[in-house]
Amino acid sequence: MGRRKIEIAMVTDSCTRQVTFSKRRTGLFKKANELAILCAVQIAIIVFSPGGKPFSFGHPNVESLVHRFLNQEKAPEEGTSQGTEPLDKSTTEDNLNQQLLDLLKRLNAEEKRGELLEKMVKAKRAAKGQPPVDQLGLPGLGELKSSLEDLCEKLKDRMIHLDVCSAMLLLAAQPPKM
Amino acid sequence: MGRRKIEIAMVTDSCTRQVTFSKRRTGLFKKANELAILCAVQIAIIVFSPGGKPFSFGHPNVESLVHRFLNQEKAPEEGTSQGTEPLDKSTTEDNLNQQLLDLLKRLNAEEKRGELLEKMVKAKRAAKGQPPVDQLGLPGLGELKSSLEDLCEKLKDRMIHLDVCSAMLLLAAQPPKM
DNA sequence: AGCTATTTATAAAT
DNA sequence: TATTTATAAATAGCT
Repeated sequence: MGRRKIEIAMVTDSCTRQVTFSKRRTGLFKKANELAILCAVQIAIIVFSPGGKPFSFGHPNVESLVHRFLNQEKAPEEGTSQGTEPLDKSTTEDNLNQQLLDLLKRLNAEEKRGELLEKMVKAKRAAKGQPPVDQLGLPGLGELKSSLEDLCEKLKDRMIHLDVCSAMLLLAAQPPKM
Repeated sequence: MGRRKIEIAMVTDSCTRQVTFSKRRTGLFKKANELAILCAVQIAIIVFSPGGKPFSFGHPNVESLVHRFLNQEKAPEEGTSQGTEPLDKSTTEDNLNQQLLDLLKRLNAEEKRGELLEKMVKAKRAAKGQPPVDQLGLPGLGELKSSLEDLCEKLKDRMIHLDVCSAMLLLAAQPPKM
């Protein structure tokens, strides 16, 4: 959202990191406030900077939400006397599962986009068939080849990453049933 | 950020409000995750929907931050406070949070992959523009062709791999509630 | 759920 | 540190 796109990895320069922290923290709190008003919900955010300095936002306030959060963990909740079995922890689990599903949805969309692009690459290559290649100059070929090798390298890394992730997810999700 | 600018006031239509809540909550959590990584900070968010349904996000997890927050309230003294060790409390929550973070990482990686592929397409197009013909020796052509075929093989394998992974992930995730 | 037209957030630059 | 500007992201209204 700035002059350039940045990687989501710790900003190395401490000065820049401080600026980023300040700006994004403000932005996050603003978003939280909007969410609270737009959807009539209560929300609390707690942030600890690396130096241990605390920042917080609460609508209506942090304390009540924190206590409510800790409370509902120990005892069932809701005035809609309905839930009997769902225990404290399962509620949290549901939250997280909901989040997981949302992310999975997005992930799949992203993967679809990637696959589409991959098909494009393949299609281009296929279309080339026999003659196109020799239309390339040495410089162009070298550049292309380099790109391809780089791509394969990244793909390999991604595959390993995916293997690890899926394994972890399966291990964590299996226990419940099945 | 949408087709139209909206006033920051409670969305009256409950259906629209529900959709807005879901979208913005996801966006907020994503922003929080980015902040945590970019600036190496710890952050926790707690949200209670009007129906009393709790949603939360924590990096590394909500519990430890909440306790740390309550702790430092009693002792406003800070400055070099840095400690805070892992709480053995909710293992399940930690697992799910871990999954959440992993998925966020994957999402990010996917986005990067998409960009990489887009670059590839551009590179190919650019390379095509250079006509310097028959400056290429047969050995060079053969090598390139070989590279291209190898790449396509890898891409094909990877696509199959992605299908399998996403399928497993979907099966592993429990049906949504909310 | 998935898709854009627009509005916002923000990385760099000032 | 605050303001400005060029871009990247988030998301409101639709389908």
